[in-house]
Amino acid sequence: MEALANPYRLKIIALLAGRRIHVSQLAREMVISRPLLYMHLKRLENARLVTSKIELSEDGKAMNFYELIPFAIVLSPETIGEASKTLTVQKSAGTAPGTKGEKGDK
Amino acid sequence: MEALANPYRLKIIALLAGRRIHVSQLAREMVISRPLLYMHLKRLENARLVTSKIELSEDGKAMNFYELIPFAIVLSPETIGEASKTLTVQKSAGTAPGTKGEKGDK
DNA sequence: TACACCTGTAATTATTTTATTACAGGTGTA
DNA sequence: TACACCTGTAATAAAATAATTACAGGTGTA
Repeated sequence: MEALANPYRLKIIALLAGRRIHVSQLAREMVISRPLLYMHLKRLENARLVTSKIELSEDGKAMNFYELIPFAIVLSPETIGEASKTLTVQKSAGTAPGTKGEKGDK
Repeated sequence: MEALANPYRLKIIALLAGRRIHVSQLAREMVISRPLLYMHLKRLENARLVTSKIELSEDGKAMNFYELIPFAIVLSPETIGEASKTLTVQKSAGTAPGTKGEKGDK
């Protein structure tokens, strides 16, 4: 979900639709730096939305090609209701101040 | 899109599914503080996923009830491709260092 | 009046996310 | 060897988000 919460990442998916592109080429098409692209690609990989595979070009150069993992997600109050059962708010525990122990609040 | 990129906000939608709840009650059910809840609600409102309406309870207390605006969004490479045409990366302009003018990079 | 509810918001701090800079190392060709 | 490509990552800076604290003000009831 958070994986799709960024315009660059949406654009990566758009550019990857139907074809495979290697990192440097993708960086050029997006007009962003490679380190930044790597960061976004990592997020997409973690979310299982893309995969990569290193291949050797005709000359001996290693190229890392990315491609989409097909997906179709429907977002509606119902599907979110289902999904939210799974979700957790990481971090430690902690009570919720300002919610129960208040005597009139001030 | 970013509006749904947070577990609390997903939970708000889950809790709001089918019923209307006022702010304080919602804060209790979610076990978070009201200020935090307000922040998340504001984001959901900006994304047009929820609306609020202030009503007076039987005794004269003002209650701000929130409810869902029905929605159903399909996320797939195709729909994202469409959507990404619209999107922009705010901020100023700026070139993309490390992408074109490099002479061998180091 | 005190208390238990309700409404909000401004200011600050903490945390996460995004983005840049600076590296390090590989292959092939002129 | 220099150059033009390719691969990556560690460290840092900048910006956006999330969360807390501290207020301010309202109604109704004991």
